[in-house]
Amino acid sequence: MPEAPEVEAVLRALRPHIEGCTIRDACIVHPIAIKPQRATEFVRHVRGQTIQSISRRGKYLLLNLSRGLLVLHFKFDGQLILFDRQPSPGVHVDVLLHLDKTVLAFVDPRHFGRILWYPDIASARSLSKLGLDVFSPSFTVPALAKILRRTNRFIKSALLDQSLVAGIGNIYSSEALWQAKLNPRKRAGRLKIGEIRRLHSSVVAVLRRAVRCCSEPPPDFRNPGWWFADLDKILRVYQREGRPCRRCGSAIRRIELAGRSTYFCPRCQR
DNA sequence: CCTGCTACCTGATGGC
DNA sequence: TGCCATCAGGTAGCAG
Repeated sequence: MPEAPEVEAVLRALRPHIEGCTIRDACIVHPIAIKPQRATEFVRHVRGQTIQSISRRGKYLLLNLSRGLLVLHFKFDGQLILFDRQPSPGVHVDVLLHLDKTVLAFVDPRHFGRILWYPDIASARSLSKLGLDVFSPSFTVPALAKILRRTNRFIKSALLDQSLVAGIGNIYSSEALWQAKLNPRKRAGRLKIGEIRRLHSSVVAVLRRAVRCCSEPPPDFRNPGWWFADLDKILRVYQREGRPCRRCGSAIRRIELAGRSTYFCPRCQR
């Protein structure tokens, strides 16, 4: 559940299940998920702690504990599942948090995701490097203009840089640029104010629509096979190489930018 | 400091 | 069917 809208949808749906619960015990099935931390330390730190609140920063999910916090990142495929007692067989569990009446499982067969404990938020280095959150009220046109002015990279690369703006990933960067009619290879620092205005409202609109799509139906943590349904229905360019642009009919192109697939319409994105 | 490249992992998919 | 190459919604760390 990679980008900010997916994490936001998870946060909203998960909150009633776990807020106020106490972590009775933790079980590290695959230590790689807490790397470079150590299982014994991890368990010692989280055992007995109450999950006071759940929050989000960029693509990170935060479980704020009575002492310290857990910082989760799902990378490509990481997932949360709730079980009544023990995980059902066949589910690739990395870490189990035994709560009062349920078991919260961090699941990631590819082992890219992480769940890390920190004594306080300032100790979480990855969080301190994050730029302005896309869902923050401070994410305004002037704020975006100021951020983009400092770099001359391709606008697509700048949007993906979490230290500039936090929460946009590979799908929604392509989507927002298509919506804003901006070529992904435009230089961030050379965008005109009108282009930045278009980009800003496109980012906001695309992400808001994504949150709605990811929340309806909400993630079903009780079903180990849950994933965001019908996401492709809201996508306008992503993974549409060769198919007609939904605005002008030209063939959508796929290029590599910053090592990532980038989709755009060569005719209406200038 | 800034930027681009690669490693990190496993599973799904498609061509031959 | 089997085998191999390619691709995947991300980030840290390192080299230039």
